[in-house]
Amino acid sequence: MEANPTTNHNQKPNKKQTKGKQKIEMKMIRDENDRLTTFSKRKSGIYKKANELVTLCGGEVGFITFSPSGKPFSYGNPSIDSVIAERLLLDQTTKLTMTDVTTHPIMEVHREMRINNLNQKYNNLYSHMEVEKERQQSLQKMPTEAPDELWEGSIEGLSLEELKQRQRFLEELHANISNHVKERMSRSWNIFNNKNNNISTPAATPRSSS
Amino acid sequence: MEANPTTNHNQKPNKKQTKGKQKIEMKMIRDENDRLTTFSKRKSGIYKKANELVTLCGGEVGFITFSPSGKPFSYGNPSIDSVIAERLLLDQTTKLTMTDVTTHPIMEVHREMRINNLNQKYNNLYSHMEVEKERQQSLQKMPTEAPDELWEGSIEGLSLEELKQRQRFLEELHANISNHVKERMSRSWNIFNNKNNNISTPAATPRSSS
DNA sequence: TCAACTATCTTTAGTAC
DNA sequence: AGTACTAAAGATAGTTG
Repeated sequence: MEANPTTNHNQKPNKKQTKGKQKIEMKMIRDENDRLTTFSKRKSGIYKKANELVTLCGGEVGFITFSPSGKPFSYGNPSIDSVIAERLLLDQTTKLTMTDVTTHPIMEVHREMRINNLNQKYNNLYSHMEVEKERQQSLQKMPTEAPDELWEGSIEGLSLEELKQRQRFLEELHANISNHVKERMSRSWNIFNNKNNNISTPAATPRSSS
Repeated sequence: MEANPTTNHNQKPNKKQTKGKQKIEMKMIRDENDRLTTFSKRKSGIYKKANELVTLCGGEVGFITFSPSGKPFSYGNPSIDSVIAERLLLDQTTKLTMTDVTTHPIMEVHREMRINNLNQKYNNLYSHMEVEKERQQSLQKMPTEAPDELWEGSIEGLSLEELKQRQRFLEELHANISNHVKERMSRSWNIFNNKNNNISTPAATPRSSS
């Protein structure tokens, strides 16, 4: 329709109705109410994006989050349990009747996860936190020399090539931190394969809970 | 700022360099290459959003996805394991009739994590990465100009040596994290094997320690 | 293969109901 | 707590190194 608001011949063309989206500092939102609202909005946004990812690209996604107040939410496609069931509910997955899906790549991953999960099942509750503590300590061991200033580099005397290299490194580090689990899982998978590659069969059942 | 393209009195005002972002149908992307690219880009986008969610609102997030080709990726904050472990713990604690969840060790760890705010560190890292990017851009775009104005505050007194030192530290940190991951894996595997070697698996150690 | 660019699309902060 | 709106901020499709 030509009811274009800008065509409104009354003046007042620039009395903006709202401020629109404003930039916000990337830090904890103080106001509790605001924080909860933002959490809700952004959580929905992530759900949507996760869903789009699967729709566009296939694969599977699982997303879990605990709200600031500690409430758990999760989103999964095809379902949260399909994606993380192995890690959460080992017993249930072993009951699953596997037909020929075992040859599907994704099942290989799941098999690997199951193996990895076994130890988690036994290990998680009382050992896991120690490891996390250690991990923290290694992060804390971050130079007595103010970790937060660490990244304020200088370009003085650095060539463009060096800068690029450095950036690549930063991104690599970033990826490594973010995906450390992936790394661990891949390793498990390799070990698993090494232990079993003398067996020519595709190992239909992982005999996990024997 | 008179370099406004629309003000360019010569014609040729609209030779657009790119089409910009185009709308796409929300359905499986046929082209394999395209699909993989999109997956990668969007996965990164979700990581970023997940991280922002935690930073802004607190709480915790875990995100797992399997690429169209079946590769696993995950992002977690504070860590994917913490998020999942906590959920697992919730189940367990219910079953175990834990009197007070908040006194459970793992909760203390989580509390500690929040205090240490690893998350904030991550963000610092991330935003500094962006800063590096911008620096490069300013270098590339105006090599003869004085790009240092913006950053002069932190440039003062930093030598190339110090920079290299920082980088070494980063590499160390990176190695540290990797080690912890490996260590944890080995440990888990040992436990796993110990629990099962009386059943079927004789080859206990996965060549972890040497 | 992967990074960079940019025009355009999408999300969302702030606001009001 | 939930919906709706606007406009600025942010993400990204298509393209080029």
